[in-house]
Amino acid sequence: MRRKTEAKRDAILDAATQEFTERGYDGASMSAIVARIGGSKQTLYGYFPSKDDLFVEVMMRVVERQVAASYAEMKAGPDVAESLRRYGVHYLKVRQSPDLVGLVRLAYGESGRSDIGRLLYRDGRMKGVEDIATFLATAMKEGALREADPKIAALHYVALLDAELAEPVTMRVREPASDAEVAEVVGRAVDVFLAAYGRRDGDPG
Amino acid sequence: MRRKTEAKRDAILDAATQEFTERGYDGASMSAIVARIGGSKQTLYGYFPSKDDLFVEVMMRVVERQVAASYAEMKAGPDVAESLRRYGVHYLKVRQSPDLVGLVRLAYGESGRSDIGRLLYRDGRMKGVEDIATFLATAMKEGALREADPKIAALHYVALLDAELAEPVTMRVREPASDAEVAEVVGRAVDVFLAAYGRRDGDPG
DNA sequence: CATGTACCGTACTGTACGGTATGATTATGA
DNA sequence: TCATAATCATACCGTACAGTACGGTACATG
Repeated sequence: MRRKTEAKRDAILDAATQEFTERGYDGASMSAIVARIGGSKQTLYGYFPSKDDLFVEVMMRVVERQVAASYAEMKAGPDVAESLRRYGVHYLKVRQSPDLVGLVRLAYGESGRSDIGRLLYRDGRMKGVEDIATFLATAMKEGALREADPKIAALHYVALLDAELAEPVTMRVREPASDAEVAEVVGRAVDVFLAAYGRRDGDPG
Repeated sequence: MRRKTEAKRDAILDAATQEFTERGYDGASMSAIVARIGGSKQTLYGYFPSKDDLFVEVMMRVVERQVAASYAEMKAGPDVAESLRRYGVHYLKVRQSPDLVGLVRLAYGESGRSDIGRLLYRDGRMKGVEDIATFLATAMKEGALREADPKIAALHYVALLDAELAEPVTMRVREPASDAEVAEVVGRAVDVFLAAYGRRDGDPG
C-alpha cells in the first residue's frame, strides 16, 4: 500500500503558511491553498480535518522555526553590551521578516476569538523574554549589571528593540530597515538599557 | 419631510463598533449590527453605502475619541518626571480598555490588506508620539533632560510603557492591570527613561 | 503482480453573508 | 393636514467558501 508522506504534509503547511500570512484567517481559502501546490482538496482534508486544525499547525510550526530559533541566539559572555547588541540585531532581523510580520498580524487579529494568540505569546514571546531574563540575571549576579527584577528588565529591553521599527513595519508605514539601520536602532536600545540597568560609575563590585 | 438624524447615525456606529471589535472585520455581519439596535438593513445602508465605509468610519471615530483624547493629556510642567508619570497612567488606562484593545487587534489584523492600519498608526500612535516628542524637546531645551533626538526618546518612552502590559492584555494572557499596578508599571518605565534621558548628576545646567 | 491506499479532479451540498428589492408604516416639516 | 422622506420587516439574489461525494488513476508493498 501507499503511505502518507511527511513531504506532502510539509508542502501543504508551506502553502497554507503563505496563504494565511497573506490573506489572514478568514481571507484564506482551502481551495486556494490546494491550488498553490496543485492537488486535490480531498488530499488536504486527508492530512488536516479542518481549516482550524490546519491553522493551528501552521502557527505552531512558524513559532518553533523562527521565533524559537531567534531567541536561541542569546549567548552568555563577559561583554554584556556586546551580547545584548548581537541578540538585538538577530531579533530585529527576524522580527521584520515578512513571515513573522504576517504571523504577528494573524496572532493579533485572531486573539480576540481564538486561543491562538495566547498560545503564540506563551511559546514565542514569553519564552524569549525568559531566555533574556536568565541571561540578565546571571549578568546581575556577576556584577555586570545592577540588581533588578530580571524579567522586567528583559521586557524593557525587548520593548526598546521594538520601539522604532515593529509597529511601523507591521502597519506598512515603512519598509523593513536595512542592516545598517538595524545596527543603529539596536545601538540606541542598548544605550538606554545600560543607562538604566548598567552598573553606575563608582558602584562597588 | 423627515431627516436622517445624527442620533441614529451614532447608534449605528456604536453597534458597529461593538460588533467589529468583538468579531473582527470578516466576522462582523451587517445583519448582526442591525439586530443590535433593532431596525432594518435598508436603514443601515441608507447611512453607510457599504461594510467597508462603515468600518472606516468606526475606526476613525474610535481613534478620535480615545487615542487623541489620551494623548491630549500631556501637560507641560516644571516636574518632568511627574508629567511623564501622569501621562503614562492615563495612556495605560486607555490602552487597556476593551475598546482600544479591540481596535488594535483590528488594526493589526487588517494591516496586511487594507490601509486602515496605516491610517490608524498615523492618526493615532504617531500623533501621540509627536506630542510627547514636543514635550520632551522643550524639557531638553530647558535643561531638564539631556540633549537627544526627541522623537526617538518619545518612541522609547511609549515602548517602555507598553512593555509589561500591552501584549499580554491584547493576547488575553492576563487581565488588564488595576490602577495600583498601572502606577507601578509607569513608575518603572519612568525610572528607566530618566536613567537614560535625565540629566546626569553633575552635568552643567 | 495484485491489492489497498494515497492522490487527483470535479462536481456537489449547505450555509452564511453583502447587498438589493419591495411594500407597508411612521414621523416630520411646509 | 398632507406630502415626503425615513424607517421597518422580510424576502430575495448572487456569490463565496468549508466540507463531502465519487469515480478514476498512480504507486508502494505484500
